[in-house]
Amino acid sequence: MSNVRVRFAPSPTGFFHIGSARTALFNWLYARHTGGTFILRIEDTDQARNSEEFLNVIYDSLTWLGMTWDEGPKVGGAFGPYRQSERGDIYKEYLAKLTAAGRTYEKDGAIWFKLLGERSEVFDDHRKKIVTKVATAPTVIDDQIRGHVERVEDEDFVIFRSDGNPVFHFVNVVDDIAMQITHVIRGEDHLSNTSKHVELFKAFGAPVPAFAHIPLILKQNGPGKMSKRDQGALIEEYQKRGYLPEALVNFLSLLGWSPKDDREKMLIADIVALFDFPGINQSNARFDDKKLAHMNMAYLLELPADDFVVRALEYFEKQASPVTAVALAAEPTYLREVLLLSQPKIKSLEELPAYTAYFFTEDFVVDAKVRDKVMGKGEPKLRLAELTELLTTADFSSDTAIEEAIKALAAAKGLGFGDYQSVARLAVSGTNVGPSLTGLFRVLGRERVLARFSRLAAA
RNA sequence: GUCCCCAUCGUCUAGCCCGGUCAGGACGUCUCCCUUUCACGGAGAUAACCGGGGUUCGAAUCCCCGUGGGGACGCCA
Repeated sequence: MSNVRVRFAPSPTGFFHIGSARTALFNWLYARHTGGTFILRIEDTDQARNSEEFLNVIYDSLTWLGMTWDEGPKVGGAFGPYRQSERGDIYKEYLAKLTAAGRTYEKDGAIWFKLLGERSEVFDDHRKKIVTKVATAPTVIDDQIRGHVERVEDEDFVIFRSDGNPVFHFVNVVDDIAMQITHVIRGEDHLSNTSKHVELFKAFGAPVPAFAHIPLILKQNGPGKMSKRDQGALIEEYQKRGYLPEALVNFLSLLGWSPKDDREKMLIADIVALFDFPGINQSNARFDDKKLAHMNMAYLLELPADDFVVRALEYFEKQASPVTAVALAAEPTYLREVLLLSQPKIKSLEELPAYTAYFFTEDFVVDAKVRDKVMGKGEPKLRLAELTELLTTADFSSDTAIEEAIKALAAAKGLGFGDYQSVARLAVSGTNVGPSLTGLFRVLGRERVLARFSRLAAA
């Protein structure tokens, strides 16, 4: 195990979104790549905005995405507690150090961090008030991704609110010191905060960790970074929609990072092996749900049969809709056959309930447009009659057996397979799309097929 | 407004650090092929170095200025 220690430090004040997941992922990847330690720390100092429910969303999402933490809530560790709401004594202790060093003062009931330098009053016309500026030298940030960045930190700032609670900048730095964090990997939106943090590290006489400010994820439509309210922003949404976590992780890893060759679909082990700071971009990335959907499909198609069935079943159970309930009530081996027949055809598990509905009920929807089109062309009823006669005795044991039989029939009549397909498909499924016709027959079974044939013939 | 970061196809990106390739891949879109519908797959097409200066024999690549995009300016995190 290396001495690299990174942390993901979310605050449970909202749902867990794509940007947070990506930050967590880059931290996790770096920890796994270096053989370091991945720490989960909950920044819940703003009691008004926190909730237990949001906390569970964080745990569930991280677990679902496969990002296990080595230290943190639930698993413990030598540097706990890992929830800031439980670290009050530590913060008081660190505050005493700063005060002893003469770096704090009280104003308006709050405790401020005092910068070193000459003071002067200036009117800030953006904020419309007089502020005290401190003549300081620029703070230097050596960023692993941005390089050398300088920013002037020239105003004292609050570290303890008048209600007695410490603020983000303070607890963030104190915990990074106390938890011996070596690399701070976070969104670029924190780059401007970093000068505050560096000044605090220096005031504590603590070593400054390496910083890596990663590019932001921008919303796909409209300006600005992606936020909780944006379409497709929430991790739990993908979980609900049956996306494969490994596909989402793979997609996310490519947002702002590249293995530098043309690989895109990669095993997580390969991503871990290749991931490092030089591969991280400096520019923001726009979220693209089409590419994510494509990635998801690629993973879905490659899933071994047993895995696919398990995931599909999980999805059906989670949906708990009338359609999925009926499917789940079906005979297990039949259900399995239906799912496997559909696997190569669908792009997402979301499509599955609608795609397979007619397997589980005789009362399936018939697409009127398709019906009119199919029944209005050629002699569909005659074809259906011929097929009925054939299938009454045909061998249903395999797709190829059925296929051979239909092809022989078609050949005898001087027709093609296609002449039988559209009407047969309409009869058994009410639509013009679906799995292979022969697979459909085999799984549905002779009785159902013939019953559905006669229903259409009588209509 | 001030400060900070960034800038290659519509999107994600490779190339940039260490100047010299028809600027490569993927998603999307379109065409064709495969085919038993719909997909998958295969072949192809489409499409980019933000602008202007400079350095240089030569700039996507180095420098400067513009412009554009993003972020931060809370007793939120």
